[in-house]
Amino acid sequence: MINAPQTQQELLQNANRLAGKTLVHLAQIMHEKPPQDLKKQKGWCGQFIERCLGADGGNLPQPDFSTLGIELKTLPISPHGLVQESTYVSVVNLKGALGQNWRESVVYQKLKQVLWVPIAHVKGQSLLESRIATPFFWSMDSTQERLLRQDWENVMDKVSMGEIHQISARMGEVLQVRPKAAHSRVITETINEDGESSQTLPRGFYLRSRFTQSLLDRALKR
DNA sequence: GAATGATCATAT
DNA sequence: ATATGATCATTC
Repeated sequence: MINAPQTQQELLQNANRLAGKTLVHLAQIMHEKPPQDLKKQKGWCGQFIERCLGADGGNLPQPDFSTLGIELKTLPISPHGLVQESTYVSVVNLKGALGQNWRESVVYQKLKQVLWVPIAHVKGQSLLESRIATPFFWSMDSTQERLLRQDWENVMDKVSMGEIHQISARMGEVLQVRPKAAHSRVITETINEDGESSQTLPRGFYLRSRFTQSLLDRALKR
């Protein structure tokens, strides 16, 4: 369960073995002690599942299973199968936006193939009591790609024009942009309307939950 | 309640 | 600071 999978099939088999288990149970199997305050360790669950499945991407801007080109994403759901949160994809490149190509973008590279691991959390219960639901593999179809690409290009057009202040989370049918930083005083370099270097809050691309919901619904039907 | 903007932990 | 993993919490 810890060695990096060599094939997609192997990864899917490993992932399916997680289904039905609670996070505490899994942690026991992995000989890991879960953190005390899961409210603060927001990313623990995702990184824990990465360890369970042998992801090797590290925190580099590339898919978690680099040789397979497959990204791993946990998906918080309610016991009824309702997606509870948006899904972080990658940071927005705020410099040198000009000439960036959709298919070469980190967003496309990471979303091209995703292993979704839904995790059912009962409201009021500890996150550790959450149960891994049935993982599912997704590769974007042409319709989904059109939507994602449109949203991505609209954002990158604004970035390349230096109009970052015009970007808000209200933009985007399926892919939105929101702050991505430790706090609101963090700054990163960008290019303003006059082509000069300036500073702004780092942003990230996020999938709207209604989009990931549609992926989950389709996976359950099949 | 959902959505947007803010934030927390960790590694490099 | 930049990237990963995300969810929190205030606003609407």
